[in-house]
Amino acid sequence: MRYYKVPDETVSRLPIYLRNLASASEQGQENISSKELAELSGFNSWLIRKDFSYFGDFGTRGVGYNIKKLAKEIKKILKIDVVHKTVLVGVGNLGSAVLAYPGFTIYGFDIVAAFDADPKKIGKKVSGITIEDVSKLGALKRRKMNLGIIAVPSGAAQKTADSLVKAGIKGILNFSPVHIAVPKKVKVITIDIAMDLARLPYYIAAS
Amino acid sequence: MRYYKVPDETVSRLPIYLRNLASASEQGQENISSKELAELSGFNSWLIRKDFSYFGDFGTRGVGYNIKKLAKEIKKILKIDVVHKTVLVGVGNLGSAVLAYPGFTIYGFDIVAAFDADPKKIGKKVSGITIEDVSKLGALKRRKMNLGIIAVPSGAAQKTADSLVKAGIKGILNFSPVHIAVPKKVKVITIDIAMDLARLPYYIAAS
DNA sequence: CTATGTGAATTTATTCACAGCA
DNA sequence: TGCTGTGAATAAATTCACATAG
Repeated sequence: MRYYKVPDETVSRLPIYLRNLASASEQGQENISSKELAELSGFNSWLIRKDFSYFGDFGTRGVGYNIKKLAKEIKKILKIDVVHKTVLVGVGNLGSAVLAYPGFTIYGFDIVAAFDADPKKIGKKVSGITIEDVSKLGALKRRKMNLGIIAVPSGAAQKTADSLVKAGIKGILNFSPVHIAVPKKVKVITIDIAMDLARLPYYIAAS
Repeated sequence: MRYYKVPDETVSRLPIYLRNLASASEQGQENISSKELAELSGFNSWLIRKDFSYFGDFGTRGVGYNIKKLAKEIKKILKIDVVHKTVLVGVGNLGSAVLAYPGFTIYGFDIVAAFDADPKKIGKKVSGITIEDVSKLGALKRRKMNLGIIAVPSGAAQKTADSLVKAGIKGILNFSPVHIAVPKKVKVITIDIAMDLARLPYYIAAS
């Protein structure tokens, strides 16, 4: 199956599998079947097997998948088998939560710099990172980072993205609830933490 | 077209449109074409028109959509035309950011209660909400809430969800990076704020 | 006998192209 | 003429069913 285009949906499930493998591994498990992984992840087993089949034959028939090997493969596929130095812009409530969130480490991200526009915050430390002046974002180019996280107010999001792109950032995780335009070679993923709540009532049966 | 099943993908785009309409409205705009909305949202115009067409004829040919009317319709479709009283469990970094986040109001959510397990936090106020003892979650039933937000450590997520379900909550926004099992009539949406970053390197061209 | 891997069938979602209304 | 609304065509993703390997 290796010669097909990989569905975007498959790519977006890989990090979930990775997380589930990590937790199974912590329990001392060595191998895992697609059925067990289905229970952990909430997807069904044939979808999981198909997802992996796009990249190669990682499993052993009759046994399942070796957790360590599978995790390694997924990391390689996602290109997170190396640590990515990441920069955060905007150290408000959400930005601070991002800095404190342990989940980024699992995926091989190291938030090594944080910027903010508020003079009162500059120089202060949050979760071990010293906050720098956002106007000096340009100097970032020398520090060889390629990923950025935007957690600034909506009105400043596009401007921040422009600065990050100019500083050589290739991928942006955007927590500001606006669509930001970037050159085609840069990839943006936008998340609005409130937006997902907005579709819950739709799915809740009339009561 | 009103008699077709509405795609889940359409439902997940509606909150985005709603946000874009709000910002266009703030600029004093009265009408908006699918093309303009496409620019704001990042989706293309025919997809937008098709999305709306599942629910009715909201636009005027040659003119576009009346922003106020369209926003009202979307809110009705999403069942967020009434305010939903929402409860937050877990007032750590992420939970505090949720309480402070202005975005929930736009979608008609009012976070009216917050619970935590830490005795040091109980009784304190965060963003105007007094934190209550998580062990008293059971008493929630009388307060007529139907949505819950979980921002507790992964290990406590399932237990928290169980308590919320028992307290009569019908929809859960889960920020803990684990799949939680609930009765079929309850809808859960899980978000891991780090997970989305994990697929960025995949999409970034080798450099 | 168990659990993977995958073509084929099916379902779901997007894009196209254009008819039709203001 | 401008922009919506929508069937039909296309593309994408999921599910099925089963051959195949350990």
